[in-house]
Amino acid sequence: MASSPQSPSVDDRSNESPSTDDEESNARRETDIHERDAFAKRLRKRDEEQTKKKFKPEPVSHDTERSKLSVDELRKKSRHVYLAARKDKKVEELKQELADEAYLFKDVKLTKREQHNIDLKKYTLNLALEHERAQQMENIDRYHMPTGTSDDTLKNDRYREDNRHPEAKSSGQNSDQRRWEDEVIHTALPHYGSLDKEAKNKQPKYDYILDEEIQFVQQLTIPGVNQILQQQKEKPKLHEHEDENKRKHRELQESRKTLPIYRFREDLINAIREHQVLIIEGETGSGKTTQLTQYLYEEGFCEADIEEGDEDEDDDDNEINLPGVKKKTKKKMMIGCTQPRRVAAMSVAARVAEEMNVKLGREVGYSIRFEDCSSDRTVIKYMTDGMLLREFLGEPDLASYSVLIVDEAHERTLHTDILFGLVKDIARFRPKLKLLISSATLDADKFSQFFDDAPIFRIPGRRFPVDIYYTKAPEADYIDAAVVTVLQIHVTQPLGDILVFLTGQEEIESANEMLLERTRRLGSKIKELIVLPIYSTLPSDMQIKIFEPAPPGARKVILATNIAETSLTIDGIVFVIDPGFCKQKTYNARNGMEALTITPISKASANQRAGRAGRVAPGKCFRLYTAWAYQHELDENAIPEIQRTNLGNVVLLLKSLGINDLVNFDYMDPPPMETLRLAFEQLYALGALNHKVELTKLGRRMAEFPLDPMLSKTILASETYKCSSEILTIVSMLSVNNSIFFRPKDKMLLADTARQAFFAPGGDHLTLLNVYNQWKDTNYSTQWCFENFIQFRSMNRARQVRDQLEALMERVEIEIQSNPADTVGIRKSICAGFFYHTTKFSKNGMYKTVRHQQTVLIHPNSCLFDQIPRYVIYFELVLTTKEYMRQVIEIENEWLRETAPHFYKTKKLDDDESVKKMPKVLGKIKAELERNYS
DNA sequence: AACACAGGG
Repeated sequence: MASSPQSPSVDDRSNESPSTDDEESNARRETDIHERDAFAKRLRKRDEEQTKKKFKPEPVSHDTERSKLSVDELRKKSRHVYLAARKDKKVEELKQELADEAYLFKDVKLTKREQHNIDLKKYTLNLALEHERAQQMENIDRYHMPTGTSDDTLKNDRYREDNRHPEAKSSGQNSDQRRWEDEVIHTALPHYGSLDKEAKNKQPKYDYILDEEIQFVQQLTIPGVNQILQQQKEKPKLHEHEDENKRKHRELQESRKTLPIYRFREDLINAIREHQVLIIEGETGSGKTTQLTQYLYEEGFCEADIEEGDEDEDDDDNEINLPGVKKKTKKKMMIGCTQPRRVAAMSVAARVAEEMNVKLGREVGYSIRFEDCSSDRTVIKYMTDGMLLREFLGEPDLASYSVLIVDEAHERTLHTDILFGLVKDIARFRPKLKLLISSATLDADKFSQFFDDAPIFRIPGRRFPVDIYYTKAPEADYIDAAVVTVLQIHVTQPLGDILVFLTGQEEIESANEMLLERTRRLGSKIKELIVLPIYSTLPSDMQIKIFEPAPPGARKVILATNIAETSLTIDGIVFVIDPGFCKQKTYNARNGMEALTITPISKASANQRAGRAGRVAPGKCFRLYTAWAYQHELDENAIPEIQRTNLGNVVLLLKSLGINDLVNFDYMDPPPMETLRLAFEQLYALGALNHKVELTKLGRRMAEFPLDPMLSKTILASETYKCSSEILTIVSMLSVNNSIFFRPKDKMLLADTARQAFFAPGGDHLTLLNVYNQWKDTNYSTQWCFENFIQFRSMNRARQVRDQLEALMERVEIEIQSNPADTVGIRKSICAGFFYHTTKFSKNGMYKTVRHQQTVLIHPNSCLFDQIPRYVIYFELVLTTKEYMRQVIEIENEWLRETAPHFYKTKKLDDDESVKKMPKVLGKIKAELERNYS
């Protein structure tokens, strides 16, 4: 390995990124050899200069060169003057606005949204002021972009340090991980740009190309770990006389031994034997997800424990299985491992089955919605967290499991959070059950505390080091800043793909356009830059393009939403650009409204994003915010989902598990009181709970469906109106969240016309039914979807959901009946489920919800947008630019009394008093909630 | 006239 900057011919980066242009790098090396002496001379001179500068910094040297270019300079200067003036004006405006608002609303209680707007303004103002302050500080160092060459990396001490044998530092592993988090800013290593001849030559050239540039400063590095182990994998061994299968299996077994977790196997097993609950803190790449289950299986954790069940003991040799008589004697117990995502559960199970040399679905299986790939002989079962949650319904003590592993616990999905409380509870009366909570770093202590101070077992991961760069000053427009940074990287850094995290489709599209525009302007002065978007609703054929390697000499830049943070990994990423924002769903339980807001990410998220740069080679992460902002403005972790979502379904599920006291349920982080209260209120209104807040028979039937209670109720009500087939279709279409219609930017009008062709009188639910039925008539054709601007993927999913729901109808004993012409019956069924979502057109020309008197509008995409029915029922309420009802149908006033007589008492819905008061019992719930939450 | 992070059953 190269150990000093004087051996430039050993370029470790080029070994690791196979996509680099070989010819070019060879040529570069030759030139290097010829000019090395000259280069070294220049280098020494430069170093001396920089040592001086360190103490008395001056503006970046190329500023002086630039002054020769009078035209460019003038243009640039005038632009700066303009921008500065504009910024000053905007800042002044903002200040004024905030002052006005503070005065006007000082005694008024603001809504969440209003408060949010004000907070946003304050935040923006703060950014602007901070920017100003930073610019006024003339005496601070200014830094170039890092060059990112091997020389650069090697001159750093920490690089060598992190290549120490993992064992030598395994004890200090965790403190290492923590330390970089807590690193103080002034300990950071100042980073003085180019030490590389090539980059040095290029730097001034690109100054003319790029008319703007962002100053970054390197603050710290996430250390790489376990790279020596990785290299072991490549050691060749000679094994002759081996057939293909045997060789493959042996190689698999050998590669298992190279995983970081392997050397901890014995300790780990001992710890598990010793403790019932164990927190496992391991980073991605440690091998925990695939290996833990196998270790446990190999160590006999699947053997049924005879002490636990006494009926197992007799009749061991009686092998005759009588029908209806359960024979448990030799049945092994399972090791269950939950994942937050379906693809993960499937792919991990497939990998483990391969490693164990068994057929997937036999000894190793998986279980996800729509697909149970497991059998009687399954001993290792991967599943989604939601799936295990539903398994509680059939087996409340999970008696068939001897070990439960909750993986990716740090993601804190709604289902994982509920599982925590449930598994903690069953562990108390099943002392033999082993519980493993597996999480990434940083929050293991919190998990340990929750599980009665369970011990934490730490396993290092496997990652290349990632250098972190922060902007010196805050960037107000992060999209523009991201685009500039992409170009900066493209012209100054060696090849290696770039990943940019943006918040949504719209941002991705505009960034895409900006990049195309600017690269076109630069023309042949720069290498080819391939821009690829990725987000979940992007059609699949466009999604897979991100996995195609860039052609030689070109660079890929991937513009991604959060989908690239956890859900999919892209190889070849060396640079990550992180503006520090994401869209997050929020739920307002006061009026049941949802909103997607752009919020700053958490530190955990930022580090996850940075880690994406170090998968295949040492990487760099450019954060478009200051180190100060990282330290002081980002939360440690994101708000867990349980605190920002509707809990109707979860409350119903827990109720049907016999958990009556949801207030004192053992939450790791409790949901807001209002959310629980609304869930109770709605379940009561639907008839799922009685006056004693007990589950009713209706409620029990509703819990059979993996749906929001209102949708379940709609299905059950369809029995009365003999239209269950149509309702199943509508419910399925509603549960693929408004991604049915495809609306490409360049064909918006065409797409809108296509969508309007499906409009049905009565409302959007009937429009959705129309779409599905037409698609079904074409025998579920892809071509038809394409021609009608319908997303095939979403339709397919709706079909899957429909099939599942149809199968569940048997369990609630409802016949599938079709009555397509009776749109009144269909709408009455929906009314029976969604009467709580009634709105009435009021005198002021707006709609008002009958329950909360909230003013709302029909969404412009609705087929009822230009009509004014007196009463409409909405599927959901979203806050975007205004408060909108999405998916609405027109109803008659009388239907409310017919379908929900317990909720609406008077014939006419003329004033809000006609809505029955909630019974006292709900008042009690509220009181209890308030007491418990105080 | 709008504006759909991700994921799960």
